[in-house]
Amino acid sequence: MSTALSEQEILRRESLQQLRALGINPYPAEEYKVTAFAQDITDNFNRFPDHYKKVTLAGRIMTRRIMGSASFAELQDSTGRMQIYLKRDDICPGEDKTLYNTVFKKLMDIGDYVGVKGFVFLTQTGEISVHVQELTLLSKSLKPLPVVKREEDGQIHDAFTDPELRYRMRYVDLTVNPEYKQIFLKRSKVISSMREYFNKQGWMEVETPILQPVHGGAAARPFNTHHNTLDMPLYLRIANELYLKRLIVAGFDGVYEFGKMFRNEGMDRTHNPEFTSMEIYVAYKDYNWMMAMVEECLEIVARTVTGIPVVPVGANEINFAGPYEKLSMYDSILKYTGIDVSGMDEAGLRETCKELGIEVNDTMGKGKLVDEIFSAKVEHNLIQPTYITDYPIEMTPLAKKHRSKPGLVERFELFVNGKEIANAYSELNDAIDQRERLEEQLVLAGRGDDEAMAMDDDFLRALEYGMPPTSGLGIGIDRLVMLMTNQSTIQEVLFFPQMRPEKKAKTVTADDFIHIGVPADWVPVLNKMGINTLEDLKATNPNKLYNDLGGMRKKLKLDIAMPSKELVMAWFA
RNA sequence: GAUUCCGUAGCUCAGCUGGUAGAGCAUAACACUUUUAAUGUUGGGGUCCUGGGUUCGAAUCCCAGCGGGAUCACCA
Repeated sequence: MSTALSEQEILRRESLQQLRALGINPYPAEEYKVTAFAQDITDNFNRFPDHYKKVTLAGRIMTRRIMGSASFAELQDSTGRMQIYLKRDDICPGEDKTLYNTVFKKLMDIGDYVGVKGFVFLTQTGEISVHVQELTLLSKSLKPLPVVKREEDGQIHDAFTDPELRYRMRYVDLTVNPEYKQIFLKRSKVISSMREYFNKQGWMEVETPILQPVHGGAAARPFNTHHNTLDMPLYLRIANELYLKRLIVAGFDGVYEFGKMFRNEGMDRTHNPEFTSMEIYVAYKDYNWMMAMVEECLEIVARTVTGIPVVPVGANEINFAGPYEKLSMYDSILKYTGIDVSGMDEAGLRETCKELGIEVNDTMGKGKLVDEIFSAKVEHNLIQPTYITDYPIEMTPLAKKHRSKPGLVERFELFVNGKEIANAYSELNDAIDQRERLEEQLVLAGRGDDEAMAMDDDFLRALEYGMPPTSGLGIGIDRLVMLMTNQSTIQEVLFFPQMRPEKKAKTVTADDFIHIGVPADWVPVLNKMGINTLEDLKATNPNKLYNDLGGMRKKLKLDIAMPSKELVMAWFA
């Protein structure tokens, strides 16, 4: 980020001064009463032309076509774009034509927020437009927006597409690429429709700690932080499962939470360090009940977002109407590899992995090995919503042992389009069993599995007081939204995905340079040479700098006094 | 982490086998009363990502770094 302003930014700042000189406040404080929106006018003007004889809109100027004393411009509000027609003698009825000739034509720019009052009409070419009778500047924009041109046939020119810039400056992205707003509108609908469904069942939305003294409930590396007053380490939660179960112990029948989880792991197109999960726990239910609930819920979500239960995702059409296919973990491996792993011990599994060409290491336990086979051979085949059920006990320390199949737990994961989007158990409520299972995790941790779960004594104490039979479910909201909006990267469904820090955001004022003795005239020259901070200056060779200043003076044809060599050396003192 | 592609004007991008840096849009000036990627004429605007190397000469070739994309791997 350079301290030097571009020519266009300087011009806009000058326009700002001229507006003030004309007595126009570029940033007025008053409420501007909007009575109409672009989308509504576009949709309804032809049927109800009488409703639009007096409208007030507000938004950004996105294009301008000036033709002498008449102009067209496009105003973009939160709902869309509306062409506006400005005629000099209409917005300037008196002798003074400054508002049109100077303010609109010269001092306003693309990106400025304006308000217009007028009436809706049809132009000769048949476009619904607003004939402006009153024009008000609402906010001056100081940086030029990338100009994206769109033709009638949908062709887009000069699109603002660089993902880095789009994600870093989402405000610019959504201004010039408003079609991406749809993703976030749908995201909002996914969450609100789920919330509405849960509330209708009588379940309660709750909030649980994000700062946790023990990071339990999942297997992942946490972010560490520290509380000063208590002088203790805290972790950003990797899951909220154990807190929600405490609330079931407390006597609530159904609790759910939408919230951010934080995992200090890799980033790619399906992982962001912070992500949104929805977890729900319902007392007296089991995982079979939960499967039916998920089917009902996701069908409602899909209908809310797209109108029908079928959602296009890549080359596939995903049908969220239940019931979904159910396949046990072992059966799914049998189905897609022809190998029955159900009776194998750890050594047998390790051998099988080798035969299938799957890399393993010594830290992997039985559960992990099964998971590796599943991930490599089965997962990508599960396109339509499919429940994978009955996982090996070693993988799942918080789920109840299977009612009839030894060695397994009552767990399912829902796979859609080859990816896991939900995970659910009949929750383990046997406090003694739970303690043993967590102790086994400690053994795995001792073997070097840095994802093994930590012991949480308070949670165990809660279970000892008694938790009713309960089924719990977690859904990755970001990945669900990716499905519902047909996006292949998580960054597209997050307003502000995590990015590397922007390079060289440091700014410094000219005063800092002047303070160490640089003549004011020479500061812009230093900036031009890429020296924007005192650190930059100190990092250069003084002799080289002295020579370069002379070179720049010549190159830029500057008519300013060359600083003496002693003076330049003094800057480095 | 691996492979690969990319980094040039405010934006989108050209720039061949090395030889003074280009277009469209945006921007500035003028003209123009229903245009719509408005149009016409005329201007201004560049650390060619950074640092080395090869060369008489590098945006271009080589090396390293930084940043980004894609694919794969890892990651419940």
